Amino acid sequence: MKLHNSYTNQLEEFTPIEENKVKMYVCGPTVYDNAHLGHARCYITWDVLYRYLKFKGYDVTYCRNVTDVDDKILKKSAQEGKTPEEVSTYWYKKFSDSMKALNNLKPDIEPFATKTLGEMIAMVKVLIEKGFAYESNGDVYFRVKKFPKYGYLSKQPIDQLESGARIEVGEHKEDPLDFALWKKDEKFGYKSPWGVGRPGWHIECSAMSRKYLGKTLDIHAGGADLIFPHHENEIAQSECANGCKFVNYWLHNGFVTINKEKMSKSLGNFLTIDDILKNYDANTIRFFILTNHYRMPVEFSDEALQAAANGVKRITNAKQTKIDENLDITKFDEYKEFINAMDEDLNTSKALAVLFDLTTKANKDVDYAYTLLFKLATVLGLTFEKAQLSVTELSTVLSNVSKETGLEFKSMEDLIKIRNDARAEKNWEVADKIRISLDKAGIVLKDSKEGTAWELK
RNA sequence: GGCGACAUGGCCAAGUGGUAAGGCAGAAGCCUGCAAAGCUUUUAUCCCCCAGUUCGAAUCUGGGUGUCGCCUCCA
Repeated sequence: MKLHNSYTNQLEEFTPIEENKVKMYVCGPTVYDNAHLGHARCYITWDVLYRYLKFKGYDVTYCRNVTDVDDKILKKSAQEGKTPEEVSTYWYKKFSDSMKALNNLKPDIEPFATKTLGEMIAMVKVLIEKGFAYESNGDVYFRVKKFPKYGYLSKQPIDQLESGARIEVGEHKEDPLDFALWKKDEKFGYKSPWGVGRPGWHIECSAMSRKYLGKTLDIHAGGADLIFPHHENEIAQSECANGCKFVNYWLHNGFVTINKEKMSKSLGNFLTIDDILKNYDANTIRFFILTNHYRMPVEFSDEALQAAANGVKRITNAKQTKIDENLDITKFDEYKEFINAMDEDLNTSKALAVLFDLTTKANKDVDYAYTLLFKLATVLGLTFEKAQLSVTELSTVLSNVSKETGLEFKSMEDLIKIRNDARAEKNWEVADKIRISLDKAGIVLKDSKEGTAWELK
């Protein structure tokens, strides 16, 4: 398969270091607030990559960190009068719930920064020993000028970066370009050879990825906004500390925009995942994200989400047959088209077109179509489970319908029988009264030769 | 200012040299007591503009115009 490597800015054939094994690392969240649609896009995209690599038979180890030591967490804890741990624990739980609600698979490893401090300190020590870093007043900084390849990932000439760099008040850097590996913090810090302090954000990922995946990763992915400085700094730290290549394939996803602007915390123009899930289901959000190529911007709008909801409904409404587990799906042309599409740097838009093709075939009773559709849709994390009403919701609906129609019945089955008896007698008035009343409650009846089925709209 | 992208029908979107996938929305027909779902048909002489290369370009080259992103925490 081919993947677009941000490092070389080229489409490259993917070859893992160890045959059949893939080590992938994705920059995870800083847990201090709700995740929004932008995060959803990022983690859905890499979830699909994870699913697809596994589908292709790779033994994948997916590591996604949790940043639980950070200025923003401290700020929040001060605001709310809670400990940093209470803040990060709470928001990590919220994040996990959101990921689950979006039908993202759990990564194999989710390391916490605070549990990897020893490795971070060890890495900083090595960087100092090798002359790539220096201690200064309780802080430790990385000497950017000692790493000639600095700026390669972000395609930034070093002199340009230099003109934008600044030294904050209280920092004692040799060079404005140098970045912090360790920051003095006597209040919330941890013990280190340089005094009490906290790790810099960048060293966290370098240390966690090395601990769990090794010195060289097959894939490192994240949002395009992390290219500079985060990923640039990770490369510098890891390659200087480890003395070898850090990442073979750098993958970056594009942004979600709203009113043509990047959706982000700082601009305040974001919709949380929870908000969107109130109006649209996980399938819809995934479909919406997956209609665009992962590197392109995707513009949020209710109109677009509604179009996605309608589109995904067509797929999930496909005529279902029993899944044939013994079917060799690889022999079908549609399977090959799907693989070809996904092999082209995850062309999910084309892959979805294959799903629509299979949907039409399933509706036309092509025998293999639904099994193939089901399996391929699962690779994209789409599900065919119909929404269900709880027992109490159902009884509320039934009693409302009873009041509205003046009919007596014990269950939905009873009600349907009353309507079908009415239909048999050509009593359209009663039959329509029932159907219209149920429709108001969001329930649609489907009459067919096999009988009458009901489901949520 | 530096760097990187993108511009295809009403909307979303695929398409890297051979004559415009797919979805949504719209229209017509079939099916249905009426619906819902489904099925069939239908919607770009044309791909931001100009020039060039070529037998041939949405696709390559050059020049414009417009939009966005990164260069500071950010997925």
